[in-house]
Amino acid sequence: MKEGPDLARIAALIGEPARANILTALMAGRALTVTELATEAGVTVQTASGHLARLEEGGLVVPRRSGRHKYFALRGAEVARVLEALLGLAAARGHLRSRPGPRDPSLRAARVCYDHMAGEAGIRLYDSLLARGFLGPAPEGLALTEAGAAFVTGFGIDLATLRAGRRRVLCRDCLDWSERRSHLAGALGRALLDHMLGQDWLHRVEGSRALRFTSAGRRAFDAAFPPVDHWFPEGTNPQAA
Amino acid sequence: MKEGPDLARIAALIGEPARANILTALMAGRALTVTELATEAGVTVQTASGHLARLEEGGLVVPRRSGRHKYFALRGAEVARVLEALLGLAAARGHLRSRPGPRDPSLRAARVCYDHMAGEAGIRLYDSLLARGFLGPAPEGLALTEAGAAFVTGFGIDLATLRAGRRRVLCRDCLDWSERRSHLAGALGRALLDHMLGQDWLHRVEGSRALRFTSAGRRAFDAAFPPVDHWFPEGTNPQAA
DNA sequence: GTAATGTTTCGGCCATGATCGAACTGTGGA
DNA sequence: TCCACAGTTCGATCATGGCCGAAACATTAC
Repeated sequence: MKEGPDLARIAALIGEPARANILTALMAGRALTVTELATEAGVTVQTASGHLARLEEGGLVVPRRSGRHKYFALRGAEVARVLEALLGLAAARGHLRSRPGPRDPSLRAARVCYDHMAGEAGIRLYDSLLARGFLGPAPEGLALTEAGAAFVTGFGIDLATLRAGRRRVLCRDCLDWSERRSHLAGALGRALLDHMLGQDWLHRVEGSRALRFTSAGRRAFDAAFPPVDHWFPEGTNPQAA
Repeated sequence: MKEGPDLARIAALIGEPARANILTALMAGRALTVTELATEAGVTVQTASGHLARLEEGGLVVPRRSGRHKYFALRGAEVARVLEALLGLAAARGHLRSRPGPRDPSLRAARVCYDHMAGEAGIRLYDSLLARGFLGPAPEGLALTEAGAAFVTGFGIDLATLRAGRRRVLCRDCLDWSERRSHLAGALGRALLDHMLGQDWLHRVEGSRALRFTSAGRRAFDAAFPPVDHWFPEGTNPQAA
């Protein structure tokens, strides 16, 4: 009954699964559209829109209009710090949101994250592209370099279609909490996964997000994306306000 | 849909008004009983008991049985740090839980906090007792010194009854967020307020937590608890795990 | 023993709010 | 101009969970 900051209001704002997913997705530091956040949160666009309105009103996120897209980002480093603290506490208390079977090794090895590859293989791919200078930092976050464009074209990706057809961001890094590392998302991440699936390098495990390599696919993947040692993948600051 | 700590679960635990009140009350660093926490949270004992079970299961509080009382305290400094961060963010975002009329000056001057006095007058009382060595730090938090016992006895408090009759903690400091200072709670805090009410030094304002001094009462109060300058009231660490 | 006090469990009521379908607004491209 | 796409608003549904009364359980005092 005392006066004071309304702890409950701000915590309740975070303490709703869909909103928590949205905020977690925004922890990568980049602005995402309503539709993207809806997918991340696993809800429809209407629902996400409502949640984002609440989050904005609560001062946790800020919108930025760009054409017919509306990008949302975390509002400042203080919000990120609070989320970090909460994530740490949740991890320390053993509260994990591992829905599809806790600690499944195959999920850690390679899995689908929305429409791109995550897990150890996803990180390998990302690191390998970065280390060879195919990906580089850009004002918008992450960009394909000239050498990178040549590489993915040689890999079999139709970059022109990718860039023209969809309005979606080409490259984005996606932070995995299990690995604490980034992997490649965005239109390119999707295209790479699609291509590898089409080449039978790997296939989805039914009823799971896991991906399983074929033996030939594993060899081809290792050749295309050789492992990188001594590389710190977090080149860009994920907490840029 | 990513793996990771369950942000929502831990935040939802905090983001419920009653539970948030409980946690805020525990931010003082001392263990409180179920009944006390129920009063702090403004709910019945059954409800508080249920909330505390959830908080315990979530790893935010730890119980400690002592006879027929069950004391709850925050579980470690990490929890306190998260709450601090949340309180700070809430304050920064202007989320205040001032239910009874925002910024009522009479509430700030003197008000009831459960059963003892809070507000500027409450802080004055507390500081005055501390500065004169009537209250001092103790293993249990706060204790009445020998001089203090003599003082309150002279003031008209029946210390023997207070100590024998009730099992309640005699002295406790209560942290006010509006003032960021401590005031005296516990059995003694209650007894002092009751005594002053009985002496017509002040009376409750109907329908409010505010207390209003009579003119004679104000003079008597000022004489009994002279203001203390240059005194930092937070002598004990409120964050002791 | 009985009484008093503190805490928990059970049951049912009820409000909050999350969710989605459908319809509407606004922007950009052909 | 028409269409496609992004986002918002509205309305209805529905589940979660907070809440308290009553009663059981536990512990201490007398």
